[in-house]
Amino acid sequence: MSLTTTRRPEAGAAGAATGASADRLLRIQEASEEVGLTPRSIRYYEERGLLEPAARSEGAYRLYDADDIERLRFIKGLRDDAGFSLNDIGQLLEDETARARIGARYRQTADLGERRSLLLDGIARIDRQVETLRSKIDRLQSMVDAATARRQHLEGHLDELDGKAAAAPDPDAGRGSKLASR
Amino acid sequence: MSLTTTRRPEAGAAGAATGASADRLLRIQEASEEVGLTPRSIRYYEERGLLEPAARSEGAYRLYDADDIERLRFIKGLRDDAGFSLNDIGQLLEDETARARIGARYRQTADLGERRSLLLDGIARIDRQVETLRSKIDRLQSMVDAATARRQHLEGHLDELDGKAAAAPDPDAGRGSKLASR
DNA sequence: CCTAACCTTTACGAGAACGTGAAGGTTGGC
DNA sequence: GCCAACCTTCACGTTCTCGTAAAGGTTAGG
Repeated sequence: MSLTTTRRPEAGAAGAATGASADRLLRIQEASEEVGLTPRSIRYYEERGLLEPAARSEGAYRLYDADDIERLRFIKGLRDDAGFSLNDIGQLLEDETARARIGARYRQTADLGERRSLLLDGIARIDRQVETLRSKIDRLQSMVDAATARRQHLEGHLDELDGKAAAAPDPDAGRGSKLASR
Repeated sequence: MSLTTTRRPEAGAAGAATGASADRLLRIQEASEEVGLTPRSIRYYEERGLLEPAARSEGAYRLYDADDIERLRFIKGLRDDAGFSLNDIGQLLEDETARARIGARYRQTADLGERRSLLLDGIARIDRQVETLRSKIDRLQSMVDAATARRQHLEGHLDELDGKAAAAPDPDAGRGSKLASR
């Protein structure tokens, strides 16, 4: 959906940037529609150093490639789903950026020793990201646990009541108590 | 911790300015230190309609009771740990408020039928809260999963390398791979 | 009764995260 | 070559979430 302007991107495009025949480069408006952000937000993220477009057109238009789009989705996810501040996101992205650089470097070297340390570095960065995310999850989980405890408390009273009030066939029975914990 | 404030049925004490010897009422500064918020934030939350002090002194000082403290902790948790906006929190608190009202009503009625429906209502509200929290957890978890997948990918390459490079005693061995999933 | 510590309301300030023009250049179909 | 649509860089406006005085009341201890 949202195939708005089926703008046929340049074919031969003698642009300075890569041959770029693989993934189309998107202008800011298209990119914004792709990921669900406003152009202004994307520019703002750039201002904040969260990302830079893969290229610029001759007229200085920002051009985004697939990696950029992924990165924007990552940012949006962190912002919307996790509620991280752009500063937090910046931290997580530093690792993400480094990871990308490492990936590129990795594919360029044949030195096994270097490859090995690059891998270790990459893993360490991912671990840091995971740790950040997990600490947030843990805190959320503890809130769920607290709520669940209150729920159990209430259920206790309920059982008590049902016990006293004889065994009436509960019309509301089967109330999904999809508790889970971790 | 976090005993659900086993609220005492409030003996007699019908007057406005009670003798207040049961649970001490805290002034804003004391309350703020208790929960780790600034007085300003607490007043702001009041402005936003997130809570109201249980009472006011003759000189109009805000006086907070145990329930208020619990509510403030709840707000702080939502804000800091979950990253919810005060608007989101307001939504969650509507359920929390109703829960408190229900609790009070519960202790006042002897009608088993009413008690029962009050309990069911309370449980339903808690379930909504849990659902909200859990959906956030799930989204965060999926991000962790994605990161973990990348990590495994890198570890695969690493094993590959270590396989090729013979078995050199890894000085960095024992790199905790505390993965967990859910 | 006096005073220090605390409180009240009111109001202006600030940073984060954008929204919204203004003024002008670029792209691309016709 | 022309025009609409899109883009650029300022630059100021806005909302949210408080911080920080300012100008006074209130409380509790001595």
